Amino acid sequence: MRMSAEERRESVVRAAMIEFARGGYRGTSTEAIARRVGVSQPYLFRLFPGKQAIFEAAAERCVEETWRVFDEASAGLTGEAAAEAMSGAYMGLVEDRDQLMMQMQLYVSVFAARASGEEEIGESARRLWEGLFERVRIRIGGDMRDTTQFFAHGMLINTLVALGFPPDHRIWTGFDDKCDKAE
Amino acid sequence: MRMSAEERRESVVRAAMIEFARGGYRGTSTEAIARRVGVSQPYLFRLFPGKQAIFEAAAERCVEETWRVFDEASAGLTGEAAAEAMSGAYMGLVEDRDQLMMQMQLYVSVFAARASGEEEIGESARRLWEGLFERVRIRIGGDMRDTTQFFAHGMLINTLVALGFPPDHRIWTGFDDKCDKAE
DNA sequence: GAAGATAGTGATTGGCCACTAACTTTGAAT
DNA sequence: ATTCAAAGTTAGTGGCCAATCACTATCTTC
Repeated sequence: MRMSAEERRESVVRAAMIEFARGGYRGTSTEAIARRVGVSQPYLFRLFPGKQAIFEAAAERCVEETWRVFDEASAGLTGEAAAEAMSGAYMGLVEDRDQLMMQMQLYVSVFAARASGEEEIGESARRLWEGLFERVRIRIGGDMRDTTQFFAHGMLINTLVALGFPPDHRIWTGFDDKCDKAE
Repeated sequence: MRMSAEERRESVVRAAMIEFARGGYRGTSTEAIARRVGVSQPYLFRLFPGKQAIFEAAAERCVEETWRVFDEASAGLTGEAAAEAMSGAYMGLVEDRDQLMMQMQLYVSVFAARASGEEEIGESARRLWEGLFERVRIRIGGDMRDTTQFFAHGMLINTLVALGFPPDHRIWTGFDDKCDKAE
């Protein structure tokens, strides 16, 4: 159970993704994260300077992870085929609600931070998100409109997952045949 | 400054929309809401049974308000023309960030509530959202795919607003010509 | 096997916050 | 003018939570 600080930090980040996804920044106690890691609460503050740093690490990891999923799914593909592959992969993420919800928590938390004057957080979040957007855009052939559409559908999926519409609900119609054929 | 309980409740709901939009459920104190209303904090608990009830009222109002905007913008129109009108109206809402962010807060809060076993909240939120979806769908001609697309773009706008991308940022390309002509 | 470093804990604290209880003010009808 | 109800306040409570401090246990290297 004893492990290096680096390994511990890693497990903290993973635990934090789950807890923050479900509770949001304010709704998640460091106690809850520590419990999930299996470590005492004060020890988190040896591994990270503060709660916010843990959240930022989890948020960054979340975006990386999302790209990893896209990248794997569309490896070797380009254009429309890549877009379809990534759409399918994102639909697969619906099972892993925590991953999708961590995204949402990032968005609202950034807004809250900005609303109370911490614009640097906004800047770094925008850089992260734009980085993902760009990588996807290039992968699917560079078209801005297609990329926008791709992300738009992703964001709608996040919403439906958050609200808890069951996968067989009629509201999901229009995702069954993804954003293919029409364009 | 003295007013009827009903009027007071109304101003509480309006104030709550702003505060909850910026801080989220956990990040907003009843003190902050009361201050914005211009009333003492304990008095809120005479007007509402608890913080949660205030949030629910604000959330419901938010959805109603959104439909009102759509309805006004697309009055007398149908099909694609209605869709374009509503898209334009939604883009107009970008100025009023609080309105859009209250939506997002609703989504993540519902997820949090569901994660801690309060599924009834999820049910009522889904009813609200589906109601909006249905009204929009009918207005734009009944097609499920078009409606999905419409909402998808809305959700992406929410995200971009949350992250604070300035309106002239290149990421907004693809919204300039809305979801028209292609289909 | 001693010594320094690294991993980890228990106890605590100061601040915030939802909510309650008990009291006061205001307005309007009688 | 008096009264009664509705509008509103001040003071307080109990619980939670991020962060700190002082301490212990376990490796590693010589």
